[in-house]
Parts: sequence; structure tokens; C-alpha cells
Amino acid sequence: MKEIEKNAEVCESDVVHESVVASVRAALPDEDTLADVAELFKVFGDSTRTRILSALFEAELCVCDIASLLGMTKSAVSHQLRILRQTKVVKNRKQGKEVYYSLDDDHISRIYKMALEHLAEDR
Amino acid sequence: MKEIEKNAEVCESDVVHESVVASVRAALPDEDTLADVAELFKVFGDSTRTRILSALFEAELCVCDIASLLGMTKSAVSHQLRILRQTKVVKNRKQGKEVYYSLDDDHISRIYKMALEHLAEDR
DNA sequence: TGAACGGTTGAATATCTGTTCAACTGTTTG
DNA sequence: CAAACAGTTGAACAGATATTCAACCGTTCA
Repeated sequence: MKEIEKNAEVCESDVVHESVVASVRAALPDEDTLADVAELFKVFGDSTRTRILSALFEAELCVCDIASLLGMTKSAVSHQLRILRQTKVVKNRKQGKEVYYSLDDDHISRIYKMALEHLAEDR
Repeated sequence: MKEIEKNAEVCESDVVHESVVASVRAALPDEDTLADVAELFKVFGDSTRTRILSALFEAELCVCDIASLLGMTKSAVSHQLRILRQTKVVKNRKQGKEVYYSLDDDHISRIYKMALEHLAEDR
């Protein structure tokens, strides 16, 4: 181990299974789509946001309701709601001083519920 | 604004919609389940991992193949594969010097594909 | 008009997370 | 056996991210 071991960035491609890799590469969705998938899942990948979402499955709620429900500050909740708003997962409606939030997208709800069912089966 | 504004941790609960909040609270899945949902989605919430997964949709691959496919070091790929292994998303099989990875769970595959379709519709 | 309240926002902080680097294990093969 | 290679691992580093804090905006209502 006296020599500096230079970890080549890519595998020296003699050994790789060329033909398989080539066909897989052709079948891969484009980078943008995959980045979007990751982006979408990242939104669900935080327990504060999953808690907010499962609350909104039940009813339309104002920020104060959610904060009280989760035992968090309105500020923290508002920050997370902004993320959910930007990714079009929730929508809001202003009435007087209060802002009411609800789920925006049925698709996303279905994906989310599917995961819940998946985990329920494992128990 | 001379007084120190103390942002109460929880909303002063006179204003909250008591009955709605109560019924929502009763309907919420327990904390552990929600944490697991977040955990599951977090795994998909990284584009390196989504790229690995969509590759494994097509074929069983060794680490070197994947590294070459993604243009990344074997080390980086291996670290991500460890996460996917620990969460039971992929399984591996050792043959000689090589370690072959494939998808472990059909459920998870379905959730993932659903998201891909969801995004495809938006385009 | 101004106090009170619901909600938002930006900056600061602490924590988490992905990649790199270097070293190491285990298997094959000359 | 020793070199070569596939793959793993832990520490270190850099970038991302969630929460807090303090200030602010807009609406209501006394």
C-alpha cells in the first residue's frame, strides 16, 4: 500500500458488463424526471410534513390549528407549509385573519396513502 | 413593538377550532407510523438513489456497473446501496469478487412507479 | 386609531446528509 | 504467494435543511 491509491472516478470499464449497462442506460428515464421524483419524495421525507399532511387528510385547518395539533410554533409550521405550497401539495385560502390549508392534489394523496398501507401491512 | 414579543410555543388555545382539532387528533396515525412513512420517503428523496433504483428496475447489476452508469465512484455508490439495503429496498448476492444488487420489495417498486407516472402526466 | 392576534419572513444556529479520501477485506489469478 | 481488482468502511468536509428568534404585515374590533 506504498503507492498512492487513486480511486478512479469510474470503474475501469473492461470489467463492467458492457452490454447490460448499455441497455439499462437506454432504458433510464431522463435526469430531469429522476430529479423531480427525488424532489417530490423529499417533500414527504420529513415527519413534520407527514404529520401536517395526515392532519389535512382529515380536515381543512388553519395554521394555529396545525401548530396546536403538532405542538409546534406557528413559525415552524408556516415554514413547512411554504414548502408544501411551493410543491403544490397543499393550497390555502384566506378568510379574515386566518389562513386555511387543505390538500391540493389527489394524485399525491394516493401515493401517500399507498405508503401508509404498505407500512400497515408490515406490522 | 417595544415589548419583547414572546412567541408562545403553542397557539393560545382559545382561538383554535377545538372540536375540529380534537377529531383530527383522534384520526391521526400514531407517531411511529408517521415517522416510518417519512423514513421510507426519505430514502427516495435523493436523486442518486432514485437513479440507482431506476437502473435496478431494468436489471440486476454489480456495484461497478452502477458506478459506471451513474458516473460516480464505487465508494459513493456503495454508501447509498448500504442505505437502500438497510431499508430493505434492495437485496444483494455475492458471486466471486462481485456483489450483485436487485430490488427487494414489490410494494416499494409500485409506489415508486406510481410517482414516475404521476410526474409523466404533468408534462 | 391602536391594540391584539393570525400568519409570514429572513437571519442565525444546530443538525443531518452525501461525497470524497484513504485504508482495508476478501476473492481471483498469474 | 503476491498482485490486481470488487467492494466496504470510517473519518472528514461541504452543502443542505429544520427549528428558533425577532421583527414584520394585514385584519379585526374595541
